[in-house]
Amino acid sequence: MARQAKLQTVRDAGGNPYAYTYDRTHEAGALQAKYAELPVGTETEDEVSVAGRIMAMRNNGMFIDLHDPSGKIQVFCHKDSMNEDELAKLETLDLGDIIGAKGKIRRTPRGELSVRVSHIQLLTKCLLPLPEKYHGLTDIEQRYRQRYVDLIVNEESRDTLRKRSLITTAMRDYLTKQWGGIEVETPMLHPILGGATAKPFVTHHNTLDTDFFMRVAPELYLKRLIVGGLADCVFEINRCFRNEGISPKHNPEFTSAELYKAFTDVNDMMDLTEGLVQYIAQTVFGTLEFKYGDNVINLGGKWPRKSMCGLVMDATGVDFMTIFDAAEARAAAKKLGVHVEPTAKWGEVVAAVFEEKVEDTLIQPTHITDFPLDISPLAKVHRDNPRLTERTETYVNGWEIANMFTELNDPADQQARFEEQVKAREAGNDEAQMLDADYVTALEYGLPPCGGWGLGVDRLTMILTGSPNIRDVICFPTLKPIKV
RNA sequence: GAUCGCCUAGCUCAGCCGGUAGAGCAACUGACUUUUAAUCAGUAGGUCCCGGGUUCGAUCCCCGGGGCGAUCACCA
Repeated sequence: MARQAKLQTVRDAGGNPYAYTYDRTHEAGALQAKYAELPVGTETEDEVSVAGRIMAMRNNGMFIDLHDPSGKIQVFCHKDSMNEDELAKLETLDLGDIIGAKGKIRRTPRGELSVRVSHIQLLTKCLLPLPEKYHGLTDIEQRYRQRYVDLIVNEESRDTLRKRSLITTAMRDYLTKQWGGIEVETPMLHPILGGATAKPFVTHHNTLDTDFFMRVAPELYLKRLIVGGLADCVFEINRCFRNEGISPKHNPEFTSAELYKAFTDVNDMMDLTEGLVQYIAQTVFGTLEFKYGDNVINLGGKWPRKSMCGLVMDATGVDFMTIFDAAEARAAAKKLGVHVEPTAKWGEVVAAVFEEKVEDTLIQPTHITDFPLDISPLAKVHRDNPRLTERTETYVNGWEIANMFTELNDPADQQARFEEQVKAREAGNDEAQMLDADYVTALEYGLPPCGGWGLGVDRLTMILTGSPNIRDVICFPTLKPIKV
């Protein structure tokens, strides 16, 4: 009998193949824990009811593996415990059906905790066959396109996405309790592109007849909240959108955490990065050591803080701090085999050399401090050097996972930096930011000394869960629709 | 966007030199009420990603298209 026919059989017998509810007493995981000590071969008089999806059936339906999100329990359908009507229901069940089962707890002679069923009920018919039980669903495309099927059959997928949820929960706890932050939500639709150097998505509001950019970063709005004194510390964990290439490390929509706290600076933000990541690692995973590919990453202790130019010098022997002329810097880069645009500024050259020669080597957590002014339009000038800013990026596993700075709060300086961005934009750089005059106005009202911080939630999750592709840590990653 | 690779039954995969498609699991029929990827016997199941071309004949060779993956570019 096919699934549709069985569904009809259930209806004909007066049942509902799509039940309204079910009175479940226990989740599978709770039973496994409660009866962990129940000896092999023991029968009990403890009545329970469970509900979940049929993932395997053996011996003509006598043994059913019932899975729910908490775990698995065997359902034992023996004729001595079931009347004829109940036994007949077994005929209508298929792999994948969601059922409820009621009966007494026992542990079989083979050691499997089971419910000796007296009453069984189809709760939701599954009309499509499940992927093969042994190999599961391995086709990577189908796993992402039909995540629901992937989740039904692949424990690792469920585990990774659950871990992600635990990670963001721990993150909220830490930012709220340890840093006194309040979580806020700022616009996704931005009239002006700002907060990061990136290509945007453009969308349109009909009744306003206005184009908006999907935000590339929430930064400028969050700092406006600090200006307003909504709180001394605000944070947001939410989506950003960048219209750029897709890769194992890039999804067009990704989740960033950003935090701003008055009366702190970049040094405090480095403490935040370490404290947060270590807190998450400990509370969610109970360890500070993580395997990723061939690397073992140790998140413990104080992470080294090294200046970008210093690391570039270590790697190449070239001290860019002694080079003041952009042309000279470009020549030095060329000598090192690093390609830079003929118009590249000193800071852009340094960053290019850093990315080429240093980035991949930063497997263990490292704070890269003292970013060049040229590539940091929203960061405050370094208190000791006008060519640098108080900006740090944190690298783990060769990836940038966090970016932080002492926020630029001098409106005149910010105005000038925006104008530089506008010039770059007019010169054809479609990633350059726009002049946000209202943001400058906000700074004119006064942004207190302020540290700001952002972290890539997806990448952190990849590292902590050992996921090789960013899509593994996103429930529904961006895919190209299939054209017919 | 570029290069390389992949796409065969619901799922996991074979398929030789171009001769007209196979297995395991799932399904269906039957046996079996203490199984653990249950077992045993049998049955059925295909737009070989799509569209052209070459050929007597194309899953296979060629061209175009689609989707996915890896690497690169861009970037977080």
